[in-house]
This record gives sequence, C-alpha cells and structure tokens, in this order.
Amino acid sequence: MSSSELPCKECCDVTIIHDEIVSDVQAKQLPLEKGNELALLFQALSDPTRLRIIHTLIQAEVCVCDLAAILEMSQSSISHQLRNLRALRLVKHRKVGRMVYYSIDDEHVLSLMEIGLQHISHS
Amino acid sequence: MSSSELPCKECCDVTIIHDEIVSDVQAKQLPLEKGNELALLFQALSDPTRLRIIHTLIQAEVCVCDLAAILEMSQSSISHQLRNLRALRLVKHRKVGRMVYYSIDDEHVLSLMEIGLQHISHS
DNA sequence: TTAATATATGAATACATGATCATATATCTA
DNA sequence: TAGATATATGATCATGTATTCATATATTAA
Repeated sequence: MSSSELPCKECCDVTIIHDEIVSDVQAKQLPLEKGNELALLFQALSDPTRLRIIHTLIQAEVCVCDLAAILEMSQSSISHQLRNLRALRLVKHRKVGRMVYYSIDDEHVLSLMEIGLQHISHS
Repeated sequence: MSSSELPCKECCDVTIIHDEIVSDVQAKQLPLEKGNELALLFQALSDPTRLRIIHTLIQAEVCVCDLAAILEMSQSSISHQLRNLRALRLVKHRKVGRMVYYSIDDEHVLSLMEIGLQHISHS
C-alpha cells in the first residue's frame, strides 16, 4: 500500500496506491480495439426493440412485414433496426421476391440472450 | 402466404403475411418488462470504458484510484461509470477507510465477456 | 406499362449518454 | 482541529441514437 511513480503517473493526474496490482493488471489490459468492438456488439443488444426482434427470430425466420406486426411497430422502425443488427452480423437475410426473410446469424446470440435472462431473473 | 385480419391489424397499419407464424410467435413474445431489463443489462456492457473496467476487475479487486491509473482516465469518469455498473449489480464494492475496492459481483458477467469476445474474434 | 406492395433509407427531431468541471462527503494524518 | 486525500455526484455540454416522415427501390400483378 504505497504510492509511487509508475509511467502512468506521467499521463494522468491520478495517484497510484497499489504498485504491483496496477502494473500487473495493466499488462493484461483488454486492447482498446477489442474493447471498442465488444462495446459495439453489446450496444446492438442494448435496445428493447432489437432484443424483441432477436427473441422473435430465435423462434422462427420471419419477414419484415410480419416482424412489424408481431412487435406492433412501424415497418420503417423495424427495417432500420434490422440494418443495425445486420451490420453486426447478428442476423442474416434471405430475399424471396419482394419479401425479405430474416433469421439469427450466430449461435453466440442465443447464449448471450440466455445468460442475460438468467442474470435479470435471479435478482 | 395469405393476408388476414388478426387482432394486431387493429393496432398497427402493417400487413400480416404469414398468419400462423405471427400468432405463434406473438404468443411466445419476450415480455416488454423483461426486454427492458435485458436492454439495461446489455447497455451497461455497451461502453468501452465500462468493458475495460469489468475486464480489469475480473483479474483483481481494485480501488477507484488504481482503476483510474490503469485505464488512464479521470477519477470522476471512473467513479461515474462504477455507479452505473453498481446499479446493475455487475460490480460490488468494499470500503476500507477512505478507499473503496471494487470487484465483479456476478458469474454471468464472465460468461457474457467470454462469449462476446468469441463472437468478435471468429469474424 | 401501370398500380400496388415489400423493403430500404435519408433527414429531422426528441431524447439519452459519457466526459469534464466544480464541489461535496468521508476519512486519515499531523 | 486543520489540512490532505479518496471517492461520489450534480450540472453542463457535445455527441450518439431511436423513431417518424417522406420517399426511393424493387418486385409482383393486372
């Protein structure tokens, strides 16, 4: 429990209390780039509408029109959100005529939803 | 592939294409309340700074001051973010004198981080 | 070809959010 | 007790975001 002059001291005006912990943990830091990517992934899951879309698509492949009906929201809103989910490769689409069918594009999404639901349940 | 007059038609101006899918899936919908809670959880994970804090606390229990030094950010910023994470019971704190030590308060957080990192890696 | 329909998207708006600054609170130390 | 220090927090501001509206695109049907 001693203060010191680690390199960091030169780049921010914060006191360092535990030298070893700071240097140890700093060496194992989450790379900034990974942090940013990971944040984007969770950000895609941070909206109730998008979560309801995902929860729906986990159960069935659904076209945009039906998705809007199921969630009782406008087609435009759903379409915008699907674009977001598509950009992060969380959902994929299949075009049939003028209809577009969306479905889940990643096993990880299922796990994330399950674990997330567990967390909010046992609270 | 037929349109129809399901109840939903009265509450939104969207055409329903697949009757059965819509009614089936609508019956298994994620409750609005659960969707909102789940969104809050993922929202807490949707910021690079908070993810770096969590990644740090997975490795060790760290005081606010050292956290700020490790992440090279202001004490105020870290403290605000910790409040956020605490509100969602993702981290817990232990007070010792004037220092406050934070650590992970949930096994689920570890799983969410791991699965998230898997997703962004194999892409 | 023309009208209808399913989806996508740009612009605008209202709202949420993260960092900073100033300052409050609590604890330690001299 | 007075000053220093670790943390918390309200206010502000700049930025990000979800929905809506209007409209574009693409496909089907008449």
